Amino acid sequence: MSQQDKSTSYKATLNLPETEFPMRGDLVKREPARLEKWDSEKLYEAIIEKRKAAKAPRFILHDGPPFANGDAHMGTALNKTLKDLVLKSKSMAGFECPYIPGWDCHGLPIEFKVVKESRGLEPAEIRRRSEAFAREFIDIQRGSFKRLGVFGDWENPYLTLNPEYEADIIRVFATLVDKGLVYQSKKPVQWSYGAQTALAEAEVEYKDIKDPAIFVKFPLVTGELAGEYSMVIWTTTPWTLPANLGIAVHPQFTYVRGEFKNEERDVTENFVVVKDLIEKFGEKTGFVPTGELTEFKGEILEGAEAQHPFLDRTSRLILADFVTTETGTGAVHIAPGHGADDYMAGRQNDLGLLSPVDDEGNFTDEVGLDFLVGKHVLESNVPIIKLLAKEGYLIGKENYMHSYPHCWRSKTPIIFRSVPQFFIRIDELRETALKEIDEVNWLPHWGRNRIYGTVESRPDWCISRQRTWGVPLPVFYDAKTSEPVIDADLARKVADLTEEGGTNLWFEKDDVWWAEKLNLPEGTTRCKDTLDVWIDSGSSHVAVMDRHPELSCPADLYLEATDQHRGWFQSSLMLSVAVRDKAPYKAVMTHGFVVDQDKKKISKSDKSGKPMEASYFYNKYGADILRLWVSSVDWQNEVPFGEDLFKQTTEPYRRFRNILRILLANLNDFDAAKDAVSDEELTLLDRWILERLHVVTKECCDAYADFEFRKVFNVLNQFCAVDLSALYVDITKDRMYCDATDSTRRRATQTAMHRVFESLVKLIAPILAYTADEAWEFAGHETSIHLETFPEPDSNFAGAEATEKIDTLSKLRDLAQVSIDAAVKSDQFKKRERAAVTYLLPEGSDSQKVLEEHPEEALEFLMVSSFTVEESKQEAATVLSTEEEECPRCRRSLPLEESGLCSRCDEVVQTLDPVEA
RNA sequence: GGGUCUGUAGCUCAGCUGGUUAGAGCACACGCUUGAUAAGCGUGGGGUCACAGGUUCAAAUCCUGUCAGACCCA
Repeated sequence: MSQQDKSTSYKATLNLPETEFPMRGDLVKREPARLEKWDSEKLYEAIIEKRKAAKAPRFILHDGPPFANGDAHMGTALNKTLKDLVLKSKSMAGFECPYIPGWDCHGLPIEFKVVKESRGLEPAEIRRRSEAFAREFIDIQRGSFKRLGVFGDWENPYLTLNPEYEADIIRVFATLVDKGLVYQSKKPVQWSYGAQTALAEAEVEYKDIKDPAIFVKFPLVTGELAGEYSMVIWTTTPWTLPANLGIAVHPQFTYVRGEFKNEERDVTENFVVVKDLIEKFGEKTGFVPTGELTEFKGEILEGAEAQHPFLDRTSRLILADFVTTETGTGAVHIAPGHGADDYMAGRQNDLGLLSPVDDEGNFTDEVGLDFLVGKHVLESNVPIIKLLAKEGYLIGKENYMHSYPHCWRSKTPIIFRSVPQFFIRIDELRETALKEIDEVNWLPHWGRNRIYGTVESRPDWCISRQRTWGVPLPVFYDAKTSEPVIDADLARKVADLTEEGGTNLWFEKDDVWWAEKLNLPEGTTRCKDTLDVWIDSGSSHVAVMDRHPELSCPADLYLEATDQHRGWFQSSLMLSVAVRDKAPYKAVMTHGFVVDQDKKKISKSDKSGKPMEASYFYNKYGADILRLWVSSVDWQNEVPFGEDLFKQTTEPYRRFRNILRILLANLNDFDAAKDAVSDEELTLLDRWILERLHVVTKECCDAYADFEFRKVFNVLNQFCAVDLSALYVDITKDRMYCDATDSTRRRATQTAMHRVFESLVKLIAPILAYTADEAWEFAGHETSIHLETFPEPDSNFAGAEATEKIDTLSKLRDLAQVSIDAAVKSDQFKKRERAAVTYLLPEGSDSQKVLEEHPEEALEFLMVSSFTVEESKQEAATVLSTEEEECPRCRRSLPLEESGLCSRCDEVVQTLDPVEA
């Protein structure tokens, strides 16, 4: 009989690991089946019920609604998975965690797509199609989120298009009105005179066109330089000059004043111009300095008045940071009614606002020049330039090529024109909002500064949109005066009327119907605007948290991407402060955006073909891989993503799966109730792994509590890779396979392994939602792992006595390893089990002590044939090939008995049934 | 241009309040293992801790600036 044959014949006498738990996850196939099981068992409801029965404290994570537009991409998946990691871990930490997912359904992107498909639709039809569009994507996204293993009340999500939700939005608006926070004012919008509508950014196309750019003189009439110098402005829209109310300069730029002469025209003037542009100014206007120029900072000009070139009023000098030295003169013409920057600057400096233009783009009476009234603004450039030239205010003129916004529909150039808009007064809310910000726990902590800064500086909130797919702005216009009727009671009546049928009523019924319903005078008209969608989602604390029986306000946590500091976190805060004088959340956590592998942002237009849909990844790798990926990345910053990076998580997944598998396989014949040994009977190695488990359990529970999933991942990965796979499981193979089935030593290890398995599978369950549940089932449990709670760290193993000894043994193992490798390289023997080690150790060292006190465990741990200890000053190890034969049963090279087996194997075999042997 | 952040091996991450030769896993290379086998074990190469100054006996760690990237704003 050859060595090989002998060995094979003893195989039947071994306790080899055995399990049905498959080595390969086959997640793509298996996960959907488990999902169906969860669904049919109503697992989410069961978990909630179980926690309720245990009188568990509640933890409310309020879902920020994703936009119901497009499939779930990796960014959405990251967000939803993080929420689920929070909820699953909180649930296992013993909290009741209701999760009511929601969707944001209104808004321009949907309306835009619907309108693009077929133009010229009635508002009611646009809304019907928009709703259908939103619902289609809600279903798609819901499928994705469920597939990712996210638990929640998926059958009853909140939708901002639900009639009750819409009615609550209107009621929130009514509350704002009650508090006197809503007012109407004018604000410039991008206006298409061709389509006679305001346009959103997405409806604007940019085209290169040529415009007349002119330099215009504004003589200073007050301030230090009054009567002597003139400001010179530059503009590409001469038609906005009638609305000029100010001139902006940069406070920090250096300006010069002095005499300039145009040789050709033989004209001399005293100008103020920014220093950096003197040369260009000369090239374009012919005006060059004649002598010394005096320099000064822009800030000293503040408050001076300049004469308007053709109207009987002055224009005030203001300071603004948006002034640049790229083109022009460093002095910017400000027409608050005709531009966004101008508007802001005008408001900050109380310049007032003029917008003497009607829907068709023609000047109104307000323009102040008779010959322009009724004339189209774009046909007014030339007459205005002529007027300026005639009066001597035109300093220069050029043709200027630039890219200018056009209406995507009518293809006409856009004009900035002020139309009445509705606003919320932020000043009334600001103080409370800022105070509340400091009551909230911001994670990471710098989130506090971000939102504080935006709330501190934000202007009044423009809440009206000239759109169709949204909640109507419940305001009427007086029959006689056409003044807006902003009335809380009327708004509440609108809410009541739409509570059941939804706000389509607003668009389907006419003014007469509404006037009758609300007892308004004949001729009253209703506002055609819709509310800003941030009002929609910002009202969720009322429409969802106050309404839903499972929820209450404030929430324990809001968890969204960082862009929401200016978005949902803020809109929710402002509306909550308005409604209840309190923040709607106790804590706010943010994550970064998913970026590509080079940390560049992923643009939607970039069709590099790299897949970004969550479905691509869970359909190719499985949801658990995606979940594991989420747990492994530093999501508080940008999250780099690419398929190669994603694939990397496959490896740790396999390790987790294999560790669960080998533990299951080794526990195959173990019944904890019958076979478990007492703590006293555990061997050093078993005590060590339980001490490690104690540390790991504590670290994981703490990390979960702090939402540090990455730490959980690292701790568990390390535990599995190093402590379990490389050491514990590897070293205990011998006793597990070769010791008598019921030996104390083997049962001791199974006792430890059983505890390790139960704890490990629970600790990983929030992350590997499917795999942990699968392993749990294979361990013989009838109900889902997700009903369980985290393990308590076992205080009997809180110490580190075993750990210290095993650490010493590990160092000895490493010490011998070098020599063993050298011996293997030089062909002295082929595997470490053939090594006879001689340790040279200082008398009384920890190393020497541990080898002396635990000779058998040390030999087992070192996985060598034998070791001896000699005294020496420095620690060292030498290695020879052992003299011993290999035991054909356990393949260790130990002294053999007459039977040809080592003593342990000899004993085991003799106790076996001869037939078996 | 402004605000808030980030920058450690090819990749994903550890490195606590400044203190010995900066650590894991993946990937790569080479061995062992056919009794965890589409698995397991071991060994090895690889980092001027973005860059440049400064504080200090001592800095990846604190300060300043530069560069690059992200979000928000302009």
